[in-house]
Amino acid sequence: MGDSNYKHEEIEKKWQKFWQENQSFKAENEKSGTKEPFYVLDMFPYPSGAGLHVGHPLGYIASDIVARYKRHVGYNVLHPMGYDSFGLPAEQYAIQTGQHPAKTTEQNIARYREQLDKIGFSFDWDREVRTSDPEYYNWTQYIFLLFFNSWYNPDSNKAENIQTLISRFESKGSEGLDTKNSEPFSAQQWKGFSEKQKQDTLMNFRLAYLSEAFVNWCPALGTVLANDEVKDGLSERGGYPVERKKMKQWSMRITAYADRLLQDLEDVDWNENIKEIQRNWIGKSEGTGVRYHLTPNPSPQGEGDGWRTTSKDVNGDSRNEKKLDEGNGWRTKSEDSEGDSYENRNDEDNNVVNEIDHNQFYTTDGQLWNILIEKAKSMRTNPTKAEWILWQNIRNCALGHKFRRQHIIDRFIVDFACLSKMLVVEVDGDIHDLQKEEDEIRSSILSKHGFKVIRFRNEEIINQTNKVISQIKQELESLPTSYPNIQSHNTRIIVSEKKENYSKNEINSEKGEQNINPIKTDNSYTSPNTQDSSSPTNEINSEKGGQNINPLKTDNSHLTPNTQDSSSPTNEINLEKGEQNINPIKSDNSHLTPKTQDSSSPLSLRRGAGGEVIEVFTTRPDTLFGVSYLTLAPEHDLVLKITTPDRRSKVEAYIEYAKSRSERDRQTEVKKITGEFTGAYVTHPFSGEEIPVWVGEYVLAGYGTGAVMAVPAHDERDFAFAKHFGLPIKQVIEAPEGWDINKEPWCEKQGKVFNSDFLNGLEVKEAISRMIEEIEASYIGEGKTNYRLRDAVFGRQRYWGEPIPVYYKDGIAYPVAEKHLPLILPEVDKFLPTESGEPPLGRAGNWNYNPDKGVVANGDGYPLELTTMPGWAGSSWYFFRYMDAKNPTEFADRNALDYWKNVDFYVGGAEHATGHLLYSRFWTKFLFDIGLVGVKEPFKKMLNQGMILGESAFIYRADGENKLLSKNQVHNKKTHLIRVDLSVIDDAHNELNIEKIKKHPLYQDYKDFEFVTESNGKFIVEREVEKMSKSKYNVVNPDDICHEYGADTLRMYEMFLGPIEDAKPWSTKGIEGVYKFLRKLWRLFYNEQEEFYLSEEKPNEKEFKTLHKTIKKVTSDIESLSFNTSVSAFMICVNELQELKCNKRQVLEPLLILLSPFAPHICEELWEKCRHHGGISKVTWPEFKEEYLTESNITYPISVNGKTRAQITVPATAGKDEVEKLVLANEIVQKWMEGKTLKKFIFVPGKIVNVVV
RNA sequence: GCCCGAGUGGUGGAAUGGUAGACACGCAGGACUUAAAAUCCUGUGACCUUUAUCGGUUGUGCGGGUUCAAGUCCCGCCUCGGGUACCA
Repeated sequence: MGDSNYKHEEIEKKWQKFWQENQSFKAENEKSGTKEPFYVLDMFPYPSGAGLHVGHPLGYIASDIVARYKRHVGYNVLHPMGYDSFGLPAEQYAIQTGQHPAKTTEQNIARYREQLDKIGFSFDWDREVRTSDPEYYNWTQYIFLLFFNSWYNPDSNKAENIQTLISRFESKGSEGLDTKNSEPFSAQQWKGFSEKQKQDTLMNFRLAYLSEAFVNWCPALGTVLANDEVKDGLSERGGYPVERKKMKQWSMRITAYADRLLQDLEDVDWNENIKEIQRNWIGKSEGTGVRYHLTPNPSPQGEGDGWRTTSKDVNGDSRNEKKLDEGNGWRTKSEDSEGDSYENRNDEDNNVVNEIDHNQFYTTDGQLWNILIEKAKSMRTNPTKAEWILWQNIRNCALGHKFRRQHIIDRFIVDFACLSKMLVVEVDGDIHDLQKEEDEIRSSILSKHGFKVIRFRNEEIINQTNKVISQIKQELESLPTSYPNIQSHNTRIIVSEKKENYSKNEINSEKGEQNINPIKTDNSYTSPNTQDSSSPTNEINSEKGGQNINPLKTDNSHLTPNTQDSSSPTNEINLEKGEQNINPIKSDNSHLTPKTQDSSSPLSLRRGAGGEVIEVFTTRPDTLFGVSYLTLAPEHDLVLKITTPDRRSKVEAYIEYAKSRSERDRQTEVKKITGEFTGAYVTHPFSGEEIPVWVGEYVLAGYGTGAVMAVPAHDERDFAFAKHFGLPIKQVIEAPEGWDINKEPWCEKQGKVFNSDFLNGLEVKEAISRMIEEIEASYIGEGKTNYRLRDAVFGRQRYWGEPIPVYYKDGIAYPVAEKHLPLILPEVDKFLPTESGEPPLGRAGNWNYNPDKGVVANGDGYPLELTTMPGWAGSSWYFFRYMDAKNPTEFADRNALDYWKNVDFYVGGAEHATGHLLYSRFWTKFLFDIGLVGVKEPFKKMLNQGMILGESAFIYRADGENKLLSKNQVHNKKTHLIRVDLSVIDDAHNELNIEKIKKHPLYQDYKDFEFVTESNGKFIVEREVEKMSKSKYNVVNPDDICHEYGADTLRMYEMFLGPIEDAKPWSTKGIEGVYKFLRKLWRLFYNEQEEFYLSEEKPNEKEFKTLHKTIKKVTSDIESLSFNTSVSAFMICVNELQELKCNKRQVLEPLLILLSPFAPHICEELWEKCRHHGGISKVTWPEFKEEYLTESNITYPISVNGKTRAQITVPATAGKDEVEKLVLANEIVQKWMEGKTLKKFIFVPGKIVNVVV
């Protein structure tokens, strides 16, 4: 009989055809009988030009085993496959060869399909999808539009249609929402907004939105590069310089989902380590923001270490504190008349003030901003009656616009300011009659800043409130709305409405250093005599004379050590004589920042000396007193604004340098410490110390606020930086005995706090919460939760991706109408950026949009978006499309979605943990929120297959000689390695086939070389494990294996290689064993006459035991995804049956069913030979019966002191005492116990006996 | 750097805290054969001892620890792989 040999190729073709013709694996979208649905999904393959290599099928085989197993145990199984067919490699290839990526993609897919078919997967090919197919990306674009038309409502904690946001704006303005980069606004204001203003505002809320983000820009290539396309600041392709550049980009607001993405990890059955990777990626951290105010003057101590302490005498204690007017409870306007704006201090009669001013001037100039703020707060808590009345009428957008009270503008505290209308309302006390001139100057300065100032008198407000209000209203309406790019933290501090008693904040400085206690200064301000703690007098003098007092101008370079502190007025005036500039801010810029001066954003107008605020986020507020410097990311907006002139060139050079550095490098090269001192200082919010501000590349712009407060004593990176630049290390947390804080930072979150004023004596944990309380109470910051997760960039400057369905009218982005989807990817002449640096779609001639007609020729409509979607767009939702893959009217029918729900079992690589697996979860949650799907998570259970690596082969060539050396013939010769293709070696024996290499076209250069072999005549190659890749000539193609050994062998061998989750190099060594196993199995069904023969006899005990042992092992192994051990179990089973010469139907048929998920073709064939029809794939799984495994005797290993010495066989029912007796009587045991006494007898029933002596 | 994972014979790997190395490859020896292939049988971590048995010692990346008992648990390292935000 000719078929007694196992002919894999013939059999496999036959059954692949059978499955296809009978639609054996077609899934039905409805409940059929008692079958439950089960959805098995594979990682979406990208069809690369190299074809499928042996690493790809690893996961597919595992999932196929599960899918086939689930069919046997009675499920309706959905097991689809398709292609993630947009992507960079095809585009790269297109650029190089000019071939259209659609064409190469088509070819690659055809090849993938052919390869996949050969392996015998049970896919339902009717449901195939391709992301590059317009019928598919129609729905990707549709979902994009849903994102675009949605916002995240923090109140309902879910995504909602943008219409609900618009209604909300119409009824209550921006109240209750973080307006991000723009000012809060009222409902009336919203209604008055222009279309552009409205759209810009909505853009801050849309879940798909345009924003600025940093990218790797390569000017020479005119494109943006991925981090791995950049090596050492140069593009991998071409070697051109690459820089970090801010660019307008489409993004997805995944951060809105950060907390839910974190929380819902609890509900999925994934590996703990993948969950951990996602948790870390989301990076939730609890901490607090802390705002540091720039000192108004550059700190003068100039060069050197950039460190200075506030050592000058403050005399703060000498200030008299004047009580509030006790009569009526209101602060009187006259009381603060000199305090709220320093021009008032130009009171020549007030010598005392002047004198104090001088004194203060030398001491506290660095505190001005701080003092103003504290002053403002104090005034807020103690309003005059008129102020109070007015405030009640204008607060909470009562007039349709947000007002702030006691707001700092320039160096004034104005009474009320509406920033969106640039209107200032001042309330004049009696004293203002006496100083009209000063008021005019003040108004003039404010108007230079773009503010309109209107004034009311106390009694006007008190007696004619309504008239005043309507006057203000009129002013508001007449003024245009402005959108100052205000950093919200800059103003928030003034806006805060908390009524706190500050007295608890009293801070005493340590070590006799002077402490500027902002809180105390508050009170001191109420005293006319002592209030003038900063430099105003001198300022006013100069202003009167038309001098520009520009404290920032006080270059360090001008200063001698003796006059270092002084923004000394004398110097100023001399320097500025004759300049006649009364706008200190403008002159700041003109002087300090020639390059940015023209960037006259409203912010820069409003920025006063010291007005800048650096906000940091810290998780260790307990170490606040240990801060010795701040570090800004080189990209931080403030860097150039605060840098002093003498530092400018260095800082600029540093920023340039940092641009050339990738984020990866900046994080990795931790030993390379770089940075520059900006020359600027901030004031410590509690100690009042001046703290230098540095720039350092170790701070990344995208993390937190892009600024850190450095505590070298308790943070590794800060420590390294401080050591490198000689900055002070101030320990504030107790380290263990003997810990040298100057050698190593103490970073553990434990220990007692010291040197920290009110935190002294607290444990770290207590100190953290206490400090947050203090920070909040003092308006220095707010406790908050920070996420490391950043919004996901959703646009790429590439051709081969889904077009983003957006067009631009008057510079505003509008969605393409749904009826015009899909927006088909246009044809272009080249797949390169345009000459002007636009993305490739800029080359398309028909790429305009008419809202009625759809896509039209350029010039006939509005320009369409030119960037395309990233690779992860199409793969973020494909699992839903498979449920109803051909639906032409919906992305999937709701009944199908509800039937399949989510993926029951997903197999994918752990390398996607922070990409695909997170984005898919994000999109699923979004689709859930807007009611399109009924599940919150895409993948219930997941298996992460490890990567299969390649084993590259090399031969040695002797340098300068025409000789190739076998591995052990190199000796001490100088050689270099030549990569060789795996086709010219014997993989199992690492032996080079010299004849083959001489004929191989790649190696014609070497055909006449001398091949120096080993003494046995073999030429051995060098091997090295690398990623499997075409360019490394180490790709092993599954086709070759299928041809030689068959798909069943390939399937089982890939499973046999080891645990599916481990990465491992591919090696064909060992495949023989699996092949041999299948042939052995085949022969069990044939008799000695080589005829197919099964005995109908009842199996004996041993045969049943072998079978049921295997049923048990294989079933539990599949359930626990341990496929390698089930292959071993099959081998053991077949070996045993062969030894038993078992050919009984009752044993062999169940075995075929067990094996069929692993090796389906051979099992189908034998099953058919067993006279069954209709295929094995849906036959019921064999039932395991415990009774066949029960043993009457147990053999115990006996160890003495933990080492196995003997064995003993006892009845299974034997108890401890019985066993102990037998064991102690054992000859070998006695030998080992000789002369020793029994200490303990350990008996683990069914397991082991341990005798301890 | 940071986060996650992995290190066990010549090789892939097995082992609910309970006889380390199952199963397979490779290698060696043998059977069958004119021969080869195929197939079957035996041996195979290292070291020591022995004619051979019988034995013994040691052994799961390195250094410590917990336990009657550690590849497995804990602490500190080393090496390799994956991810690190535009590769998929």
